[in-house]
Amino acid sequence: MTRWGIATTSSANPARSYHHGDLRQALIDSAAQLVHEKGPAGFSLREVARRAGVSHAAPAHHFGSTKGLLTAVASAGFEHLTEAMRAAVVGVEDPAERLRRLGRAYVGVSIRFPGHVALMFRSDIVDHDDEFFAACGLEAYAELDQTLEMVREAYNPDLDVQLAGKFVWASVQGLVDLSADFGPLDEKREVATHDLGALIDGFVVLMLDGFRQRT
Amino acid sequence: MTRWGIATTSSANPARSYHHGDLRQALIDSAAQLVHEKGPAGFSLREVARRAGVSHAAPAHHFGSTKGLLTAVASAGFEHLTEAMRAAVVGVEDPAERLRRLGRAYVGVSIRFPGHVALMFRSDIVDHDDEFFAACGLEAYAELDQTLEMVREAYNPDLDVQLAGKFVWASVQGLVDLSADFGPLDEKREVATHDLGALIDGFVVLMLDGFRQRT
DNA sequence: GGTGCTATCTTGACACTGTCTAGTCAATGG
DNA sequence: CCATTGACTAGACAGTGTCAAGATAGCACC
Repeated sequence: MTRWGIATTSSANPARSYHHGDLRQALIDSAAQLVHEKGPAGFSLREVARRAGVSHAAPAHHFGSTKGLLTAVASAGFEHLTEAMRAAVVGVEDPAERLRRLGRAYVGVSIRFPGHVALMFRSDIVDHDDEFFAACGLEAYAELDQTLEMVREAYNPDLDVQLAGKFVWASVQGLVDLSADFGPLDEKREVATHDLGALIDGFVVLMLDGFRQRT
Repeated sequence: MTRWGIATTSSANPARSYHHGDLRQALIDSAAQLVHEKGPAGFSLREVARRAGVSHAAPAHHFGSTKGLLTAVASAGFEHLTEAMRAAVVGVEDPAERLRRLGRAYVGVSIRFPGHVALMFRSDIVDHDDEFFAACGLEAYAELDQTLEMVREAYNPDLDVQLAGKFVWASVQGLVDLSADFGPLDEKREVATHDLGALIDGFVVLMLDGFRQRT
């Protein structure tokens, strides 16, 4: 699997080795693995410590509380999402195709790492006011914003990019949200995970038609 | 506040009084109140029992586990949502206006009862396979479906109502999801709760343009 | 080289959680 | 009237997050 734990929140010196070597990063990795396996609900600070081979109170020293550690994991999740989105559109010029690929990348990440995506939007257990986390979120959003700017230029100079951005993001996140947990929207499982991509394509067509200038 | 606890899951006789009178309903009410105050995260089975004035193991007898009780609360939430959506469009003929009102109703509920809405889509703590819960979800969705059928007739006979339904629901739920927890999408709080209605209006315009038949 | 000093981590405790088991007690059916 | 069943209580168990106090290692400084 892709390497998750990438970044830290604020402290600068990651390689300094005291007792453990690099406990902070090790904890993030263990936590990410645990979130990946059991989702945010199955997460436990003590279990993370156990996996990292340290005592149960060790994480508190680095992250303050559970929220701190989860925030770090969520930040790494956003970084991965940004990376995936960026890679999906590199070299692609057509705005419509870019939008489609962004959507598919988003859905792809949410399918491969449902635990992380679920975590990222849980404000009750993740500190959304954290500086680094907010920056990571903005970075991902900027990727979409850029493409929407291209849509505006190509399709409709009057397009409200801000509104469109929120609209697209909300649509995709809503789809992920509703289908990831097999919500009441698709009680018959008609929307299986492998159909999500196709669904996204349909969404994009509808969105683009909505964005187009009316003749 | 509106009375939440409305329905039970499967048992038929609600008014039968044994020791307590109607513990099942009392527990749902207490649980709903607790969810309303502290959200799904702050929920505790023991706290609910405490508020209802019974022992900590009493709820298990009626609901099996925490999940069972939360599922009942979530079902009541959906019933309330359905009611709100239905009331919002009664007597309104114009499809566009209906869609707009449905969206505003949805957002209105999510603002007034954020805890419930957050709960309803948490598949980890709510049993989405529960029969009654699924039925409640479908009922709400049917309300949207009906209006979209009207949109199809009025705007575009080729409209894929199924796709459009998922699209609309995902968009609105995504918006609620992203802004209710003040996600990274609006780190500057530019999307305050009172702006959500206006945002929904913008969404609806974009959606309708997407649904329209191209000339 | 020795002496603080601070960051790192451990150990133990506390209050709390959900669930399981056994027991109590009321209400109903025969 | 009595037995059975449903409703609920009381206690225990394993697990949780967080706090307080202690141990230990690395570093700066004299």
